[in-house]
This record gives sequence, C-alpha cells and structure tokens, in this order.
Amino acid sequence: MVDILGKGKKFDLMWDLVREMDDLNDGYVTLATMGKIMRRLARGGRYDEAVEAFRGLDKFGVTRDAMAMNLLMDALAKEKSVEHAYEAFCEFKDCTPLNIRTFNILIDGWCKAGKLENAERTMDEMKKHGFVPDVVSYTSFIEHYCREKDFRKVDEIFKEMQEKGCKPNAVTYTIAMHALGKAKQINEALEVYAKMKSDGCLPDAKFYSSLIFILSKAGRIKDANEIFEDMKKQGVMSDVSTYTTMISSACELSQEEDALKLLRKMEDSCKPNLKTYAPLLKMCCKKRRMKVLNFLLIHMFRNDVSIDAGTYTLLVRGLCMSGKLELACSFFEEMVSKGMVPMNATYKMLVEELNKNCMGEAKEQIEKLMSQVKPQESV
DNA sequence: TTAGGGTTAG
Repeated sequence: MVDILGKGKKFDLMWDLVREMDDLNDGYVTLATMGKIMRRLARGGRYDEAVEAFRGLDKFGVTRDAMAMNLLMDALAKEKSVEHAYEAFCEFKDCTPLNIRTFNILIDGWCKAGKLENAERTMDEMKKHGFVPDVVSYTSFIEHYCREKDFRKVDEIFKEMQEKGCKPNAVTYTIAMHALGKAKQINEALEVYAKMKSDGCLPDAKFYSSLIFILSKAGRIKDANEIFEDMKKQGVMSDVSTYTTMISSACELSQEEDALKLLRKMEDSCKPNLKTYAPLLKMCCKKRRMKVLNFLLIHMFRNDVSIDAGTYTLLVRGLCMSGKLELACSFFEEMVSKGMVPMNATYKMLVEELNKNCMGEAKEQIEKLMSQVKPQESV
C-alpha cells in the first residue's frame, strides 16, 4: 500500500481513498502505512489531517496503542510543529496508552524548538504519569544547552544524571563532545572522550566519526588518523560516515592520493554515498583534475549514486571558478534536463563567466534554458 | 514508535 502511495497528486488520491474506506479494509491498511501517511501529511503542513488519520485508526482495525500514538507525536514534532504534537497529546492522553517515548518525543520537540519551559513542564507531566526520565530525556536537554554553547548547564545535567543514577550513553557523549569541538574547545572535547572511557561507555562508529571530524577541523590530522586506526582495534567497524569524514578531511588538505585510497578501501566494508563523493568532486574542480573527475563520475554510476541538485551546483560553480566553462555548461544543461532548477546565483555566475570569456553562443544557450524553467521551484 | 556531524555558497 505504502509503496503505491506515490507523490503529490497520487498521494492525495490515495489518502482520499483511505479516508473513505470503511470496515472493508480487511487488513490492507496497517499501522505502518498509517504512520507513513501521518508523516507525509505533517511534512506537507497538513497537521489536522495527520491527527484525523490517527483518530480514524479504529476504523481500519488498527489499535490506537502507545506505538500508534508515538508515530503521530513523532510525525508532528519532527516537522517543526511540536505545538501541534502537544495539542494532539492533550486530546488523546486520557484515551490512549502512553509510554516513556511519548514524553521523550515531546521533550525533544520542545528542546529543539528552544522552548525549555515547555520541555521542563512535559518532564514534570511525565513524572506524574509514573515515568522516570531516562537517558533520552536528559540527552535532549543536553543537546539544547550544547546548541546554546551553555556548557556550564551541560555539566549540571551530567551531574543531575549521575545523582539520579542515569548513565549517559554514546549518543549523550557524542553530542557533548561534538559541541565542544565545534566551539573550538578541543581539550574539553577530549576530556569528554576520557570521561566516557572511564565510565565504561563504549564508543560507536558515529561517536568516532564525530571525534575524527573535530580533530581534523582542529588541524590535528595525526590524531584523527590514530583514532581511525584505533577504532578497528576496539572492534568498531568504520562505516560510511567515518570514511566520509576521513575523505573530506583529506580533500580539504588537497591530499588526493590519500582521499582516493580511502575511497578504494571503504568499498570492502560499505558503500560510498553522495556525501562521500561531494568533497572529492569539489577537490577535482578546484585542482582542475578532469581525469579524476571523470573517474569519480563513473565510480558513482557504478555504485548507483545519482547526482542531486546540490551536487550539480557544486560542479557548475567549481568548474566556473576553475575556468572549465564548457564542462560547467554541460552539467548545467544536464541538471535542467533532469527537471532540476538551478539557483539564480549559480546561473548568474555561469553567465558572467561566459560573458567574460566571450562565449556568446554558449551564453545564449544557457539563457534560453533558464527562461524555460520555473523560478519558484529553485533549489 | 524517542535523542547524535559536517554536506552548494563562504
């Protein structure tokens, strides 16, 4: 069912159909389907309809249990509409089972929206319902204070967790360490790593990937490499994000050989994605390495990774800056032919360069292409 | 069914 939900009008048609369905459902509509419908509606700003879908669950023989409730809460809160999630929570809390996740979704939503008082109020409400705040609840608050760079408050929450006997986990430590690294407090970030180890909490691939990132950004390439080697010894497999971080760091240093070696090596354990290729492509444009660029495009094709609008933009701009205008034009054309609309700034940059280089014919071609696309769909 | 990173510019 979900697979044929389709996009745009097709989705609306399916949603109308589901709405008009009655007890003839016969199990075609499952909670998973309804979860996706609610998410899709919330994403389109159709909050009331998402709530309506939840209200109608009984009709399909789908139980309105805590899991169903959380799917609705998550759909609404994820789409930057924690207020709507809370409204729905108030409507259903007395007639639907709740669990700790229901509250954690709301707490995280309030924290991400910067509405701390509401987050605290929801935490109190959670306690009244007999749930004890867990590591996820506290981590949402830590994330909020990290975003605010209020590390004194972050420490306070760590202390509170200790008092309550709630152990931070790899996610909690990743958030704190990453934020300190971003705030250029690299030593404090490394202290978090030390504390984590002394607490007996095992780092995972995502944690290592963050650690490698902040070390690289701080220019501590040797340390980053050591961590990359060390994680294997600790029994944690590098994943696509670890490799992407390492590749991106090598590219920033223009270390082409190292970057390509990593790309080759990662294929033994995981598949590169668009984010892996982006820094490589950027480096090739900058260094005018057209043969390597070509190699990468073939590599991407082989790995079934197709170029998105952001990557086309990167290519067009990168090639413009390196004076490879013919190639820039052909990527621009390819982008448009795939139905993507270039940003005005990218278009202007290309036209300006073509002008400077007296490439009148190519300029006309680009202008003609641009006049055929709808500007409101700019990406 | 809940929490974790850069990623198009600069």
